[in-house]
Amino acid sequence: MKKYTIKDIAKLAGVSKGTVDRVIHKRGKVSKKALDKVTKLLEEIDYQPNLIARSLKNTKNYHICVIQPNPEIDPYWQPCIDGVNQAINEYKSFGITIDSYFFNHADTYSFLEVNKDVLKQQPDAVLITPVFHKESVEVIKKYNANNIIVSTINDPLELNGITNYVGQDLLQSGRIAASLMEMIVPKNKEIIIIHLDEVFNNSIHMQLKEKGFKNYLEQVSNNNYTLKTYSFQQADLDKELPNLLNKSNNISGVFVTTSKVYSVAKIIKNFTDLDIKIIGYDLLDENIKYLKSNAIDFLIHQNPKHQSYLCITQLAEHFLFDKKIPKQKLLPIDIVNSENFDGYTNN
Amino acid sequence: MKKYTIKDIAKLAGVSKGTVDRVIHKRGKVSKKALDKVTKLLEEIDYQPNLIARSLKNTKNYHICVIQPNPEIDPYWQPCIDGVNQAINEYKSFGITIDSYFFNHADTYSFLEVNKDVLKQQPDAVLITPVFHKESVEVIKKYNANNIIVSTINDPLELNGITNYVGQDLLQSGRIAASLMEMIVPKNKEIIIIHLDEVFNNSIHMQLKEKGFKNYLEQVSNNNYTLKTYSFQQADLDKELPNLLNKSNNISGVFVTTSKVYSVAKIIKNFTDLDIKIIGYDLLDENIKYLKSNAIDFLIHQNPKHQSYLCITQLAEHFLFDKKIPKQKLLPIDIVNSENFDGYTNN
DNA sequence: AACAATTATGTGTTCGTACACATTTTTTGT
DNA sequence: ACAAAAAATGTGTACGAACACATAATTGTT
Repeated sequence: MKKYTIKDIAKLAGVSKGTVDRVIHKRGKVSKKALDKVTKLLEEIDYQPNLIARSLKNTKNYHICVIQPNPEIDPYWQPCIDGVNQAINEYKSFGITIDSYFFNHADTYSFLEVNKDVLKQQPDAVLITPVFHKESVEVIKKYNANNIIVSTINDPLELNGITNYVGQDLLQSGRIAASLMEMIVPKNKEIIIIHLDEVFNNSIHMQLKEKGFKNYLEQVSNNNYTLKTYSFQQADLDKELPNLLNKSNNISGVFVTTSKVYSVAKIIKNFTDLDIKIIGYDLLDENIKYLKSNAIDFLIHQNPKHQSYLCITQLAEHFLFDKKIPKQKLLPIDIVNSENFDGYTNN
Repeated sequence: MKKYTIKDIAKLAGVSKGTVDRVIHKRGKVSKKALDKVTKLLEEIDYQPNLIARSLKNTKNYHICVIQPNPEIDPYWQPCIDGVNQAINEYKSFGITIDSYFFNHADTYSFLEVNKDVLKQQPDAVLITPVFHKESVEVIKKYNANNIIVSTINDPLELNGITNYVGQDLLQSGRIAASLMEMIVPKNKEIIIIHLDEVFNNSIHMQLKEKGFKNYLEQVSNNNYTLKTYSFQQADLDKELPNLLNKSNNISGVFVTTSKVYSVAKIIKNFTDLDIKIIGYDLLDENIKYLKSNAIDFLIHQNPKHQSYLCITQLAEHFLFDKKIPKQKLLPIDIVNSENFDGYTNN
């Protein structure tokens, strides 16, 4: 399969490469005759421009800023950095520079401050994790006004000003947790949902997970379980959870909607006479530890590393090769147990 | 962050770009003085060659041949084509052409014939699915003798002449099946392993899966189950399996080591008085159907699409940007149930 | 010291595309 | 019919790296 170049087409059409160029880029100033001839030829041979040559010509330097919670405060976000770093390595030779900015995921003010800094930089794109719903809407408007591309990961946010979202279907994620719970918890038992350590109202992901979880149990499992929901700050968990367990001896399943599930497992494993199944989120080292010892039964993997990596990839290929960015990319929701976690942590 | 070019470095070092070029490529014929100066400079500014420019210069056309079982005979292999097609689309503008060749996965002769054809083509690389152990070893030697890169997917094969393997850890895959089985099948029941439709001795993947399955139940589950193994051709299944079920009324779990699990589910669902859990492989439409209706409990996803796509990606980036190809890439082993299959089929 | 042989260094072209600029052809107005 | 304006077409150069080739500097030989 021969590769045709602009020069080849020019010769075949009996015109100059300048004319072919004008046709390809619709710059006008071409006679109808020449336009028809070249257009037809382009179609016939299915001309594919050499993207490498094109990219070389456009030797701009693109700048992407990543804004995410500080992984030193919440280790869930560490893989995000790993994904970003992988992308940096991959694209540094292509004229794409990426800077990371961190905020405190429990402090909306720090989020706003960091975004202010980034805005000053006037990058070509920002990749943000909109964990705070209200504040995110606010800053995204500013980026839009400055013609800065806004990519989001991890937390879905319905907003026109967002170019793309890479993450999961969080409602479905809750359903999956419920389907697993149903398999391992006997009927007529009590299952509790625990939201840990985040402000429920401003955090859409916990709401969606809870909704999905209940949704499944209602529709598929015909309400065979007693369901209760609790929101705790981690500091209070040590008192509150034992209280709950002592009060009701019917609790057989716990669904934790965040990566802090290890702190729940830690408490429950001391109640050795109870058989309580635990399902939670994310492959933190601490969680894996309890997964291995079967104190946690399933973890749902949100794949933050792949989220950030993929999102940057989409931006980079857009800048370099003019690929269009899909509005939404939903990653598979991985079910992880003590036997298959390895494949998800080792890359 | 400024991007330095060879020209920049030449100017900074007070030499010509030719000299810088010779230093970078160690072509010799450079005075010690110039060498030291340029080397130091290269280190200082951490020179990264512009891979796009480099790639443009080497405007070779690379040719990859993909050899896989005909998906019209076994639909498991269809996603493989999808992955290849995705890669074709992605790389056709970069001067990489990919051709697909099919053989009958039940006919070693057709495999050898196809490989003979491909060898004549003298491609730069072949991507093969070594489903036949013995014959694969044979053809790989020939490719090696012709300096053709050999990539493998799906079936592991210990051999020096192989450049890389993209696939799964099949022993672990069996263990995962066992761990799930243990969760949903009560103790002291009988579990049977069924190998379907392939010649066991020449097919390493079924052996590994069985070994892993048994391995887990022995080590972790202390042989709480009665285990039996059967090898059937699909044609005989309709007689043999009902026989088995009628004889023993203790069978509560079936592990099918291939994608043909739907044909087992089809038979078992007629035995409405039995509660038999089924675990098998791969997201064939037919399998998904039974998964949705909970006739199949879990499927293990081998992700053939991603296998082929990723493998070609590795080859392409090697040819285009001189990236080194990792000897082995083990994909995560996805656990799929009726709630999360969607994320794996929709991309 | 003169010249060849060797070694070091510099120059120019190519890859395919994009775009600025130069040149030619056609159209318009008088 | 002819100049001027407008439209169409052609030409040349840059992007950054790679490499062939030309030229310059050094070394060795008599």
